[in-house]
Amino acid sequence: MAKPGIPQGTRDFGPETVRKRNYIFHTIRQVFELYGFQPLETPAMEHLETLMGKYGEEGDKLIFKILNNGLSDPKNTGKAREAFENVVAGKNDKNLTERALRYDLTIPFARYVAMNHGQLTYPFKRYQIQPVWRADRPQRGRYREFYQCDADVVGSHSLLNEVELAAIYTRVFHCLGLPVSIRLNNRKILAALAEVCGGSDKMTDITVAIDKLDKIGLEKVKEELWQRGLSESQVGTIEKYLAIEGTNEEKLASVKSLLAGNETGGKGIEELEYVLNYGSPANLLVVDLTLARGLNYYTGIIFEVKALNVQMGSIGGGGRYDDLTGLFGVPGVPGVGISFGVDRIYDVMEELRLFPADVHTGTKVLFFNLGEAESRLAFLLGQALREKGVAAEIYHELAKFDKQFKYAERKGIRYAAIIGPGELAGQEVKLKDLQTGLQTTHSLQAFGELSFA
RNA sequence: GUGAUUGUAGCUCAGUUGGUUAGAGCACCAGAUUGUGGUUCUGGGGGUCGUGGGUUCGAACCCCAUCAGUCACCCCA
Repeated sequence: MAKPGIPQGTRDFGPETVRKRNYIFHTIRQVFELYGFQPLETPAMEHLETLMGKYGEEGDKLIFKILNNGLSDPKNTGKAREAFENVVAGKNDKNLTERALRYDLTIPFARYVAMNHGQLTYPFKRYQIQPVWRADRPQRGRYREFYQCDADVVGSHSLLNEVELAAIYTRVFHCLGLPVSIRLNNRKILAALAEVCGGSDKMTDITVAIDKLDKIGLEKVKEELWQRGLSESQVGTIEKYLAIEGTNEEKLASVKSLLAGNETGGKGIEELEYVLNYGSPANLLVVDLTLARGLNYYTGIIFEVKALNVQMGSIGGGGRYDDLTGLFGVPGVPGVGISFGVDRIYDVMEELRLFPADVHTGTKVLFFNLGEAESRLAFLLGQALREKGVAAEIYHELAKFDKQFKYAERKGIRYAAIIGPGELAGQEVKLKDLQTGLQTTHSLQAFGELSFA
């Protein structure tokens, strides 16, 4: 028999891990609901053509494709062989693969909006908490199956949405006790920089390069820009742009003068100023002019969240996209959204030991099993506790005391209820608090009145 | 997709001029203790040394291939 295993980049989650993950999910879901977002779920798989071409060249390569069924059917084999040639040549072919696992939640959402745009009430605010899959090579903080928690608003140009989404980030990370910086920038400013540097077609090259500033340093960024065919004066302008620092206000003032007269850039700066000055907790919002973000559908303000005091990629990101549903034949529906990377948030919280101790609590009371008649009484008392919503267990078989104690201890059960022959005869229950070591004796009635809060 | 690194008991790891029967800690099981856990003591079970070849009288150790994990790049949550 083959050794049991699971695919690269996937994980099993044990009981304790699931409890901690649920704690994060509940926190996020609660805040989404507080801001009026409604839940949505979409299928794990989509038509391949729904996903292709939406994430850039690199993104497309990371989409998990699903092999069609029925390829061995004689009437399909000819087409399948032809299709295979296409696939090894780097193309897609419907005769071999026409479905794929979802790569993110935003594109499936756009597809959903395009399919249902007649019935939706706008602005439509939805949240979605589901796994996504990417065929990346796994490493720290990177998995092939991971959860995203997205909140998006479509059908509204208002910057109030950006303000609220920033507030959601702030609130969620405050609730989790996780210190973060929420960085924001505007694609319009990056577009303006590209224009000023003589080529809006170079925007992707420029943003990809400057996004790496804090990782590889100024010299390497300049080198990369050179290699991508920018002139010396163009690189010079970008160098000035990258040199901008100070408070949010100072940064925006400097950009304003650098991009003076550029209409797109002015608009982008105005939008950032609007959001920053809306009375949101500006101490967490940091303007980061080097922030670019890879997904190429963003057109306005973009967000990225980094955890402080820990080495980890971004734990959240998002931004405004002006015409996502246009890709699916429904033009003119603007949107803006954010995403939480639960798996990375989990890793960071684990590393910083931020999970509260009480996320583990499952069973509250363990009834010892000390005989047939004794366990029957224990079962009755246990049922009464369950009626009250107190999680209770009866040890599954007659066993030695220390075995039953050890079971309770390992499962983190706080109370042991002991009913042996003596207690049965006296119609009482001994209750031991395993945390304090204190043991008390109760009549059956008194036991029934305990709250175990 | 590119590059590096690791693979020995359930877990964490020792194990060199290649040499008997491959070790430790933790965990597990049993007993000391037939109704009071966490400590301690004693004993016990458990390993095709990732897999497949090769070199050698002899391989956990050297060589080749392969698989798997980890990390970095790319990209990203």
